[in-house]
Amino acid sequence: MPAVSNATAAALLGLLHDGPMSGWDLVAAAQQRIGEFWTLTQSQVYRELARMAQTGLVTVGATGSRDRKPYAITDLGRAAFTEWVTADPAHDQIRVPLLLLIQFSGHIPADRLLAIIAGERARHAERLARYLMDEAVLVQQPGEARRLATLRFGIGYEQAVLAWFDSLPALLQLDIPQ
Amino acid sequence: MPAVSNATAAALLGLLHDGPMSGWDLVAAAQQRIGEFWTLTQSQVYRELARMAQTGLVTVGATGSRDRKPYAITDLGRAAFTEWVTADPAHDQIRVPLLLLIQFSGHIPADRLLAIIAGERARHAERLARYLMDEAVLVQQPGEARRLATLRFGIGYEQAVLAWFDSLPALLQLDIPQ
DNA sequence: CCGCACATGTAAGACGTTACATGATTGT
DNA sequence: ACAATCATGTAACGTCTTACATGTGCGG
Repeated sequence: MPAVSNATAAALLGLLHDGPMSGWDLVAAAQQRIGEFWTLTQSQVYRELARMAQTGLVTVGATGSRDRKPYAITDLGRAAFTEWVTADPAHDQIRVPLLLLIQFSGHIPADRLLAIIAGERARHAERLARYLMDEAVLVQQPGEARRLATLRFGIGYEQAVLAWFDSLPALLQLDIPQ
Repeated sequence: MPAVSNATAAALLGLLHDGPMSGWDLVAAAQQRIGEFWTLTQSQVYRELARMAQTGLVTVGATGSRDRKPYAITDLGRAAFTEWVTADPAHDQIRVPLLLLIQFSGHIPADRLLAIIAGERARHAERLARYLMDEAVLVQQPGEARRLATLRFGIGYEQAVLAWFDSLPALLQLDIPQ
């Protein structure tokens, strides 16, 4: 049985459970449902769709207007999805360039380092604020528990990161200006 | 001036600030200093070293025993490193397959989902425990502030993740067995 | 003297991103 | 008519991973 080769393909199959969609639709749906924490580009989508059509995980319907090609998940696709989803999830992948920077901060002027840290902190604070606003909207909507769960993950992450940022100057014995 | 093309190359240059090392040494040093949060494989190391030797960021010394080739950072390399380190860091890259899974949890049997969640939670708890042990050792060593800072990031992250895990069953309205 | 750790590298492929090319249809 | 959006895809490239190939020298 052909297996789902990667998380991206699996995500597409997951979305297709809701009904046939074109590649374009899938990009939009992914952006809406998982875009906040899982990027997925057009190129990838069309590549994975072509691959999955070849291995029989999806079928292509009749071309509609504007060359629109609806893809539908097959029983094989559902089985492959179930298999992927049932297996142990892959390891988390977390790369924070700032950690690399800090590791070598001995070779960076202190003021520049502070500026970078401040900039990064601001970006995270901004993201947290956005998440919290999204959350306020989501909690009032029924049937959005799953999106709320992922959003809460993001919120927890950003809060942890911000707390870490605040502990940084003391840890690295940097003088906070003013 | 040739620039550092990616974070991996920059990391190698950072390590080479401490003195000439062979590719093998660099793999080991990276594992030791940044391995916890930034993977770096042999293939990458040799590729980047060859590239950087070509662009003059490092020089190859005389081949020693066992074909050992010491690489040393050049002034050009130091300049390129400074440039990289001074620029705004790239975006964080975070991919948590479990979030994808939860998004599509409607197509997963509840008991299986619970088992996966429990398994992931255990993995994170284990990692946190390991970090905390490492921390206990590190805080007593002088001059390890930078590694401690990155370790604290990991600790904060794992704690946030664990808290999130504990909030999950209620959020998804899963019945906790027993 | 033999096995293991040291040490270098190539090959192949999956994955991801950015940019480009092409055309259809809808709305104004 | 014309611009914006819909819709499909290709091309090119960079990164990362896994596996493989090859040989050296130290320690028991």
